[in-house]
Amino acid sequence: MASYQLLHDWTVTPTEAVALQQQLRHQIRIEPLTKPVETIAGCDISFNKFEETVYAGIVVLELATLQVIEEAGVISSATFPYIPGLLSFREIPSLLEAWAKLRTEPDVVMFDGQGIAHPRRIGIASHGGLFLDRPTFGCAKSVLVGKYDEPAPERGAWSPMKHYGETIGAALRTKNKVNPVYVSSGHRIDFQTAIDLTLRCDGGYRIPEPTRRAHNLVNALRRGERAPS
DNA sequence: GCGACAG
DNA sequence: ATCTTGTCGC
Repeated sequence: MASYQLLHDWTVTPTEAVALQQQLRHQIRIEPLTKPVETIAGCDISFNKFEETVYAGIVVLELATLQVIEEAGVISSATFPYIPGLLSFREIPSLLEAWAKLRTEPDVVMFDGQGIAHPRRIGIASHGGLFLDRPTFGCAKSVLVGKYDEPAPERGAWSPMKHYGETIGAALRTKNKVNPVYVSSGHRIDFQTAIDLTLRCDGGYRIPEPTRRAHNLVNALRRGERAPS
């Protein structure tokens, strides 16, 4: 079973959550990878509108071939609501349950959301990275904070996202003439590597394979088309 | 005070 | 995120 560090309790109020982020942000390290990447994981959650039951899942892929190595899913319940800026408090608890079921430990984890491209520089990918203590980054479908110039229309083109004068991530084109995805470092990884990994996870869709596969997994789980494995 | 606001 | 068919554009 894959392990992680429970740095704090998740049963907090929104105000306490913000205080925790202010405390945890100082532990985030943006640095080059220390080991080559062989496997990369994608994670996501799904749920029925107005219901507290959440379906969380993680899919591990071999980076070189993008073939699925392992999958883990769980049916849990979310207590924290969705509040912009506090997404990690709603999603990470159940994702950790799925993580604990993995027998392989992914080298890097891609999250469906922001890394440091967050008002307090600690989005779900950064927060998750601290718990998992391994390289993580965020690849979001929309912006939380920051501004950027539209990148060129070709796949691979990107432009920096700026917030209060600092570069917090990049608007990256993963496919020709489609809206960009927003990539930012989570923890223990640098900006350029996060972009490179995102492009290497190309399956022909705008959404990179790790996240796309995880999305498919949790939706199948929610529809009862698959078992929590 | 007003508007924005990951999933 | 989720609810949902057809439809505009390359």
